[in-house]
Amino acid sequence: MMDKTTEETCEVTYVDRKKVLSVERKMKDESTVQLLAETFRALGDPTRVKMIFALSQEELCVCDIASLLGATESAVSHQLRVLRNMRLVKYRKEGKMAYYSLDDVHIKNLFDECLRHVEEM
Amino acid sequence: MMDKTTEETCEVTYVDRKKVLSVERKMKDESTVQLLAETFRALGDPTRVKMIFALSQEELCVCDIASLLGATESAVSHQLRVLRNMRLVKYRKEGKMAYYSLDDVHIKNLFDECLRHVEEM
DNA sequence: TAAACAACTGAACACTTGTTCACGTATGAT
DNA sequence: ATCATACGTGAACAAGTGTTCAGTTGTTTA
Repeated sequence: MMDKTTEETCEVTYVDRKKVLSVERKMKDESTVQLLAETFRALGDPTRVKMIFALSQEELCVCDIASLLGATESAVSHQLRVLRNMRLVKYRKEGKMAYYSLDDVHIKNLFDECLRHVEEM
Repeated sequence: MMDKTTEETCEVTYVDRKKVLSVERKMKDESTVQLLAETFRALGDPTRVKMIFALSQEELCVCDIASLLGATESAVSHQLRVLRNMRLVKYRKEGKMAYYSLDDVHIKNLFDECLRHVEEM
């Protein structure tokens, strides 16, 4: 009966218009939502999860991470870029080595909170 | 020179064998890593981020979420299943309605922590 | 200088993911 | 019983993702 694909649909289908409008007002803007999603997605890969955990324990160079995970340095480098892009890790250069660590305390906090959630499953 | 794709490679490429072994001992097991990655990936989509935020404010039914996001109820239903599978949301049935909310306090905590990280960028 | 090494990168491939569409189920109203 | 509603699901397609391969940059050592 109604086209639900257009933007301004569903006034009829509101069950609780007041609640919806209240949430709509507080909703984060599109760019924040996008950044949140990208950040979570950056964490959403087993290899990168292991990297984050490893870096929450020790500062490590690329080849240490590679040997730890049994991955190629190329693969590790690609993955680190994803984490770097979302400011999840930072690094310092020392000669030809690059030492990586977690970017800030939020990262460890949110990782640990997720770990707690998962370990309750 | 060396095949770096096999499992037991890289002893030669260790820069700090002690650090690597120390991290290796503490490393979470494969299933935990997998669950962590899946959980983060479930959060790694703009539509689902909006859902999580909305549900952190109010308990909502499927059609309210759909009208809030301007999405079809089918799409919302699919996405809610992803969140349900990772126990990020729970729901209660009341007649033909399904009221969704966040599963536990960890979800809100980890979401807020990520929000803080993103808002510092 | 040349060679070895740590790290990074672009392109290409297989694989995964999100959305849509059509349909199914179950509840409530007439 | 019939119809509308709220929600859930399977299949299929376009779009996105991770890995590998080959090659580059920049640093250290011989």
